[in-house]
Amino acid sequence: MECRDVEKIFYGSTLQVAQNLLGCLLVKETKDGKAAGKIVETEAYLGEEDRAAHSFENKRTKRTEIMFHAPGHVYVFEMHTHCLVNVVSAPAGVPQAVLIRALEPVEGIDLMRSRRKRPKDIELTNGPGKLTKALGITMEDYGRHFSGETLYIMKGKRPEEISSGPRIGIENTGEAKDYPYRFWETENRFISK
DNA sequence: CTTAAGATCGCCT
DNA sequence: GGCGATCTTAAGT
Repeated sequence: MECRDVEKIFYGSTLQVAQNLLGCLLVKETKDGKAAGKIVETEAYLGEEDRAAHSFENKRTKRTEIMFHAPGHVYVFEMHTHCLVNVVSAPAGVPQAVLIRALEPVEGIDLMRSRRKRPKDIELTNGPGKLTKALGITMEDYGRHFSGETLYIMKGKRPEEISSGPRIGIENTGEAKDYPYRFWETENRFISK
């Protein structure tokens, strides 16, 4: 059994954590079974100085509260009937997080198919709202830690090559829309765009 | 293949 | 009351 050394993933700057997470395994267990995927795409959201972040200017609300907690906590929020999942990535008091945007299915693929009801496997987890549905991640997971019993991250092999570029879907955030805070495993088929 | 629009609801002002 | 860190479907090329 290899040493997991999971905590190391969550430490370092948020931009480092976003890259540390690539290649790691995201696992969710429910009564229906276990589903897991390799993280292949992430986005960093820096709090205070990042207009695209919910926690811009350290805004502390019911929704962003968990981002002020220790690294490795689970930040889930809903938009348009979809859940999006983030990893809290900065020391307590500094509200930053990393959005998980895409996975490569690894385990429980039949379970993902039944949840997603899509013809092509490529569409199971290649987007932030899609992967939460495929794994069964919901608002129930808000505030948990990624070292829990039913939702956790396992250390994996870092990709040989990592690409970066502007984030997706944040057109109305001024300068922030151009920040190269999106990271993905180069040439992986399961990235969202 | 690409583009466009509608769904639909919790959070925040 | 307005607005999304999105997804799906339908129609156009």
